Amino acid sequence: MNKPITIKEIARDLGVSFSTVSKSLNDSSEISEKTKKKVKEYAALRGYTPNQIALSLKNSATFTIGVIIPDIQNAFFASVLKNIEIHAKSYGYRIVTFFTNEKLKEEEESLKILSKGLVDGLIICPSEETFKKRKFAHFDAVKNMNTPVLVFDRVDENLDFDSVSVDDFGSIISGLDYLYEKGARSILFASTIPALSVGKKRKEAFEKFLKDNPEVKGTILEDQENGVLQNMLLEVLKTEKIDAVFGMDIDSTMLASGAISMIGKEFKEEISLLGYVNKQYNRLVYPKISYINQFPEKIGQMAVDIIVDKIKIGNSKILKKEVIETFIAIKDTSK
Amino acid sequence: MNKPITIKEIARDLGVSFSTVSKSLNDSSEISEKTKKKVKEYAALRGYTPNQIALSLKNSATFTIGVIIPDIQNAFFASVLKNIEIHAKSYGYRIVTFFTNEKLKEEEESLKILSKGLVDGLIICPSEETFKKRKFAHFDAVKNMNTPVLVFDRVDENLDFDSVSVDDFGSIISGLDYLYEKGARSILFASTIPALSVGKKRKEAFEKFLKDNPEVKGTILEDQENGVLQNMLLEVLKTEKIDAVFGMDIDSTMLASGAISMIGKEFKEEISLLGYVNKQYNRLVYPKISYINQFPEKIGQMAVDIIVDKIKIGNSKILKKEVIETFIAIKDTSK
DNA sequence: TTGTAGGCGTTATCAT
DNA sequence: ATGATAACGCCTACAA
Repeated sequence: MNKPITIKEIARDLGVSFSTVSKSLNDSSEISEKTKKKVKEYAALRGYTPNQIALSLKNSATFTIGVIIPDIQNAFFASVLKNIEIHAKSYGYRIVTFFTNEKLKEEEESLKILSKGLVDGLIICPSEETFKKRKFAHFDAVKNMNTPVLVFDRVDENLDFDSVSVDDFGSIISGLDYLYEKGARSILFASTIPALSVGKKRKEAFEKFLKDNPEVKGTILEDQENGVLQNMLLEVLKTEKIDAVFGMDIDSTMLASGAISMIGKEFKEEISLLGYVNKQYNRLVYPKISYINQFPEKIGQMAVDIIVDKIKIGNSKILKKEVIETFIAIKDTSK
Repeated sequence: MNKPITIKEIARDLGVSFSTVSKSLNDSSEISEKTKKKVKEYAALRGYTPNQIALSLKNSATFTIGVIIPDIQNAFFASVLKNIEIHAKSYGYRIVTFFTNEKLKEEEESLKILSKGLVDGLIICPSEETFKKRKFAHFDAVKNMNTPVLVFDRVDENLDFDSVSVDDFGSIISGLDYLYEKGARSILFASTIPALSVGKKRKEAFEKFLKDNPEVKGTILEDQENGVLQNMLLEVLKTEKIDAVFGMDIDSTMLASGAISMIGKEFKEEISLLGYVNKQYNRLVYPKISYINQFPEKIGQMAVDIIVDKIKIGNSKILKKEVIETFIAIKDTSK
C-alpha cells in the first residue's frame, strides 16, 4: 500500500527544501557533500526512484518506442519484435506493443492511441487489410507530427516514412535459380499472402523468372485460407509432376511440407522444398527445409537504429529507405 | 515538425482561458453550448489530443500494464502475450513488454525499470535462471509497492503474488492415463526444462504414475541443450522398445517428432507422441501431434482480468491463486 | 458562464 | 550552500 516516495516527502522528512533533495540526488556541485550523503542515504533507505512519468512530462521524452505489428504468433514478427526489444533496450528505450491481427480497424486504433504523446518514435508493419483496402489515411495524423515513424517489411509508395525491407524480388529470383540448378523444371509456387505487397512482388518475380526461363513450367497456388491451400497442394502434387515447391511465407511452406509428407514423397529426392521459414521453426521440424533467410534480426536492429537516430537528431524530412539486399538459401542439412 | 497542440495554445488562439477550453472539451455543463462548439471545432481542426503523459501524472494512472516474459519466440508465451494484449486493450490498457531471454539479470533490469511509476500493474513469468539460482530478492522492491503483480505459469512459493497457472500434475497424469489406455507400457519422458518448477512438477507426476503403475516402464531423458536431447532420443528409440513419447515442452515434443520420423517409425501405429505443443505449431506440422492444451488464451485473459481488477479495486493483501484445472489431450486428427 | 489557482513529480533558473 | 519559483500539460475546485 506504500505509495512510492517522492522528493517532496524526502525533503519534508529531512527538513530541507525539495530542490536541495533534487540537486543532491543529481550530484549537483552546489550542494555540500555532507547534505548530499545524508539525502542519498535516506533516499536509498526509502527506496526512492524518480517518477518516470513526471520526467517524461518535464523533458517531453518518454524513452518509449511504439511497435505495431500484425501478429505475434507469426514467427517472423516474433523474431523482429524480439530484436526490436533487444536493441531498444540497449539504447535505453522501452517498447509498447500493439497487435493488429491484420485488421485495419485495430491498426487505426493503435495509431490513435500512440499519437497522444506516449512514444518518441514508432515502428510499424501495416496490416493485410490495410493493403487490401488500400486505406492509408490513418497514417496522415502521425505524418505531420514530429514523431519519427518507420515501416518495415511491407513497404508501399503510399507510406512515405522511413523503411526497412528485404529485397523480395531479388531473393525470389535467387531462390528459383537455386532450384533450377538442382534440376527443377516444374515448380509450384504456394502463397497465403497474395494480398500483401510483398506477396505481389514475389509473384511478379516468379512470373519474370518463368518468362526468362520458358523451359520451366510454373504452377501458382494462392489462397488466404490455409486449410484450403493444403488441399489444393495435395491435389496438384498428386496429379502433376512437380520437381520443387517454393513457399512464399511460413504458412504455405509448412503446409507444403506437410502435403509432401502426406503423399509419401521423398524430400530432396523427388521434390525440393524451398520457402520462407526461419531458424526457429526449422530447428524443430523434420525434414529440414531449405529457406530464404529474411534476417529478422537485422530488420529489428536497423529499424531501431534508424528510429533512435531520428529521435535524437530530430525528425528530418529526408527518409531512409533501407533494403536488406542479403539473402541466402541455406541448404538442407538433415540426415 | 509541428509539435502537438496544447490546451494553452487553443485558449490563446481563441482568446479564452485554458480552463474554458478544458471544460469544453470535457463537455462540462458549466460551459455554454456555443463556446463548447467553437472550442471543439477548433480543437478538431488543429487535431488536438490530450497529452497522455500529462494525464498520467495528473491522475497517477498510466493505463499501462507491464509484461515480463522469458522469450517471445516460444509459441506458448507468444500466445499468452497476444491474449494479454487483446484483453488489456478491451479494458483500455496498453502493454509495455520486456523479454528476459531466460536471464535473471534481464529480469532484474526490467523489474527495476517498470517499478518507476511507468505501469499500473505487472504480469510476469519469471526466467529459468531465476529458478535455477533461486534468487527472488529483486521481487521485494515491487512487493511493497501498491502496484499489483501477477505471476503466471511458473509459480513458486517464494513468489507470493497473484498467480495464474495450470494444473501440471493433473494434466501429466491425465496424459499418461491416455497413453496407457492406448496400450503404452513403455513410455519415454522427454524434457528440456528440468530446471523450471513446472518441469520438476511434471517429472514428479511422471514418477508418481510409474509408482502407481509398476507394469509401466518409464525412461526419463532430460537436457537443456536441444541438440543433445535429439541425439539422446534417437539413441533410445533405436535401441529400446518404446510405445509412447511424452514431451514436456514444445521443444522436446518437436524434437521427439523429428526423431521418430528420422528412424522411420510410424506415428500412432508404432509410437504414440503426446506433448506440450500448441495449435499454432501443430497446425503446420505433419504428422499432427496429440497435445496437452495449456489454454494460453485463458491464461492471458485471466491474468489481465485479475490485474485490472486489482488496479481498480486497489491492491488488496488477499492473493488470487488461479489454477486452470481444465486440460485435454486432443487426439490426432490427421489422415 | 467564464477565469484563477493549485497540484501531480521533476528539474532548472534564479534568488538568498 | 540552500531555498523559492516556474514550467512541462492537464484537470478541478473555487472564485468572480
